Amino acid sequence: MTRTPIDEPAERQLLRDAGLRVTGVRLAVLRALGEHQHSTADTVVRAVRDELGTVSVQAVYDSLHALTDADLLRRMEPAGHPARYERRVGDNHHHIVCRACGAVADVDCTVGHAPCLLPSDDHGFTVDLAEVTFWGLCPRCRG
Amino acid sequence: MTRTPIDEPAERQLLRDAGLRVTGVRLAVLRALGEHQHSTADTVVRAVRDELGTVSVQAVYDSLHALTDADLLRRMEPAGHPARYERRVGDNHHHIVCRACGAVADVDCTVGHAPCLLPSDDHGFTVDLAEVTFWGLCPRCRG
DNA sequence: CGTCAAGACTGGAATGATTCCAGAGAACGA
DNA sequence: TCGTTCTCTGGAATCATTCCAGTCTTGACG
Repeated sequence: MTRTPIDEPAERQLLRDAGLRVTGVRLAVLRALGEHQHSTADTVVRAVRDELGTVSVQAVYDSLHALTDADLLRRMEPAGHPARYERRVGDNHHHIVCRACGAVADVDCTVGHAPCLLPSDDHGFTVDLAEVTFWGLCPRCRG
Repeated sequence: MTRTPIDEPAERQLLRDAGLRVTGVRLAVLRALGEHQHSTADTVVRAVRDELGTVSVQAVYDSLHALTDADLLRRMEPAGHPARYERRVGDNHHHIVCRACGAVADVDCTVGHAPCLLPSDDHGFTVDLAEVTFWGLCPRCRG
């Protein structure tokens, strides 16, 4: 069930523009997350191996970090769950997490732009981001 | 530097009212978190041992879970950091986390009551809580 | 005030996600 | 094409947390 690696000019360009080297693992990671938003590192590893064959876990973690640092990916980490990655970046949208199955869905920013909220008392902190996580049950688990 | 265990009628009552047995570890955990809000399990273990002598890590985790389940404690877990516990419960306040040192401070609910925000599109989820985490730099680390 | 069953605690091993490390391999500017 | 720099490999290590089986406590009841 190995897919043929497809040349993705758009994604190659994305990497180059970010000043990153173009490698098979990075392209495969981008593609995997394009197909399944909010995947865990583990899921990405499986998808990348499905496409490229043998790839070390570390290579995938390295790519996830490089891409996240370059703002090509966003990392989110719901309490009690492994980190998840997504390609929707630059808009500080938020997330709903299912308490039962851990499913994650996107939610547009509730109020204005990022940081879309300001703390009532910032205790002297310099705030640069407001992260909102909604918790509940997804349609499936509610049944 | 072992402190003498002090009888804390208020905290004994708290446990009893919650239907929990009163044990030394639980009282010590409550006291530790009364003195240092937003402590990690590890910090609580040290504080409890400082008060009671030998106590297993597991006993502290068990207590933290029991107290959290009974709503005597609240657990929060900033991405990339171990979980932290606090005694301020029942008001769904929020938190500011320092990106540099991990320090946490409380922030009152920005808008109305808990859940203080409603998602613009809930994707069919039943939302029961909105958790807001502000990220930035604390006064100390900004310097 | 003693009994005893449910619940809590001990200590050691296991788990899961992630990171560290040293060496081999690949990307790309010159 | 070459060499430098960055990336990938594979295996071990780390950290927070949980699992497990056996022992000890708490507190309801007699």
